[in-house]
Amino acid sequence: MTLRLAFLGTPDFAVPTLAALIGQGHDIACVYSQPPRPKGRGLGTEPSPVHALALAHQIEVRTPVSLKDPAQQELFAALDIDAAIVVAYGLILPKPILDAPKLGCFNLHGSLLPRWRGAAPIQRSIMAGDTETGVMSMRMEEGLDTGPVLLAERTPIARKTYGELHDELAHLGADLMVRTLAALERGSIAEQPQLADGATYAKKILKDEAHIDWSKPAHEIDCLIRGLSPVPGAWSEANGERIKILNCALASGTGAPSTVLDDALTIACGDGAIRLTRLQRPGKSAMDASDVLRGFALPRGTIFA
RNA sequence: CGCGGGGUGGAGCAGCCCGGUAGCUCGUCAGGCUCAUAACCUGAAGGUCACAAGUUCAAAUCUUGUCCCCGCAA
Repeated sequence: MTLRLAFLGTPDFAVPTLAALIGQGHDIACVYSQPPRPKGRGLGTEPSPVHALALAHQIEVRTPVSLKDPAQQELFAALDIDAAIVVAYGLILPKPILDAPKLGCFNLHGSLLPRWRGAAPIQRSIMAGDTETGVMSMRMEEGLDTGPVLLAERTPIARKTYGELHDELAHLGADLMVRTLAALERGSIAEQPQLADGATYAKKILKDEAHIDWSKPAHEIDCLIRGLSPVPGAWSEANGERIKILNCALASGTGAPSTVLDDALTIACGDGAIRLTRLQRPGKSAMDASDVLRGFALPRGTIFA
């Protein structure tokens, strides 16, 4: 038994789910993705990761700038689909779109709702120091990530970075969505309204949030670094260079905040200290601290800014 | 044609401006020392200096082109 579906998604996070749905033999009538945008150094535009995967499977791809246009909504309704699967698509779905599929529209979200509704749930959960997160499938409503939850899968955050957690959740989510659709087909699934309490919103990451403030406690800086690694990357300046800090470890030691305390890149914070373990200089690729130190002096006493 | 940095033994770098014996910190291998060790000592292997063309008596170094990696900006 297969369903006739539309898949709406854009970045890498959505790719495993689309791949899994294709692998399940569902009939993907059409893929919606954000239009290709100028990207990278030179100039050129590139199709989104989801767009590229769809092309590779000869699935029709549509990249409207908005779905508010009635003409677009008619095109969508004309697909005559059972359900629409939405994973990190990036556009608001107006009510006519939500109402078009027979079973409805279903979203995969990378947090334990109602915590971290919105744009950057994975980064925010790490930056906030949460101990656990997960993925949830939910029925979409007009509100932002407010719909009733179908299935959930949890995972500890521990010391994972954004990149690691992103990949893990993308795969957990793909599996979760496969199971969600299977249950929907059988009609054997309960929808749980989200709890009224505990809702928070995951705002987009702002540029200056990535600049490390060494007067903050080591724990907070640690969460910031991991939550922003590998992109956009928390950063600080030393020796006149802007250095991205991609991973670290909590360390002991005291001193003036932002000062290097030893020969292994332990840096004093407002409270406690962290040791930088992976970093990237401008124009260089990311490397472990020991490799950086072999060719770039950051001795005891160096001040980060 | 948005701006910029880079490609040098396995890793990270210096050398390039001012062409002339391939250098540094590590790693690897062998031996030594030590109660012992990621320590220390001695020795060794390992490089068409991204690729191509040009200039030159001579190119890692100067000129031009190509490929690849990355930072910023969007």
